[in-house]
Amino acid sequence: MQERNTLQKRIVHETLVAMASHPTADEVVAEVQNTYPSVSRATVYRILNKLADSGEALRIRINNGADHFDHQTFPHYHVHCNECGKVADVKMPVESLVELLKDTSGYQISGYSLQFDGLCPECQKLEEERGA
Amino acid sequence: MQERNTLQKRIVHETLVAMASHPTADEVVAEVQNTYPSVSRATVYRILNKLADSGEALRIRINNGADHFDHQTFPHYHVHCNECGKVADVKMPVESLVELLKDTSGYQISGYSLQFDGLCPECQKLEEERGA
DNA sequence: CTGGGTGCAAACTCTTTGCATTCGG
DNA sequence: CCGAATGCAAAGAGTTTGCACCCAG
Repeated sequence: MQERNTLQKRIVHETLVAMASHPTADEVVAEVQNTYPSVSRATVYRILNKLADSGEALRIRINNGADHFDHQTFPHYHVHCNECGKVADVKMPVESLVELLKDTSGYQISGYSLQFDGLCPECQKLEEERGA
Repeated sequence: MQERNTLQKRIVHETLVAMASHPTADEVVAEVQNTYPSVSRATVYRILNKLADSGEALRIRINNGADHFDHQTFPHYHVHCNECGKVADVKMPVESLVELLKDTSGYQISGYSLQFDGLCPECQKLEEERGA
């Protein structure tokens, strides 16, 4: 029952932290295998899941696609561009809403996720140029 | 390019509306096939996707599981019980946050989804009894 | 008539799992 | 040593897609 400290765990966690973006599991796999080709896809998935479960990383579910992971664990949210698929961070005060929900619903809230969809400034620009 | 009005579309939409809960696509398929066994899974998926795209229904993504659909399109959010998997509605003022995001990020926001995870009152009770 | 919609089954994507092997403590 | 963790490959869940047929307009 004792958790072990393996090379793979260190690699996956460090890779996730090093990737500034919000990579999918597969992107983490690719990045890890750049340097350590022997690390298997299954292991990366297992480790990412463990990180998400233990709260050391966030799992971000985007419509129509694979889950993304974020090594930043402080409360924040995400904007997803429908055009380029990019995921960006947003910092906003949602805590008060969580408190409100706890008070009014009787639910015991353990987590929440807030995601926005839209067009990032870059894709808006491209869209305009195409239209013009 | 003219959209047609087929029996299947009416059935799927009516079934979704009739199901008070927040069914998964598969649950809609099952319900539809109760009455119309000839309607195929692919058709239900196609129609649900079209409804979600056109804004006539909401797609709710729950961690580790299938997408759920909600025929209610007015702005509201969802609580998901980690224990029993139930999805319930929440009404809360998030619009102000969307405005804030539009103003500060330059994103063109077309939608957003806010989901909470936790334990519903019923499952909390069960948990207590088990512990006692 | 005509092409959008459907049914079927196969394909696809993402993720998990069984099992033998490896290796951290 | 011993069992947690890994690698591999195969399975699994959920969803999409190619194609021939069908039917709404």
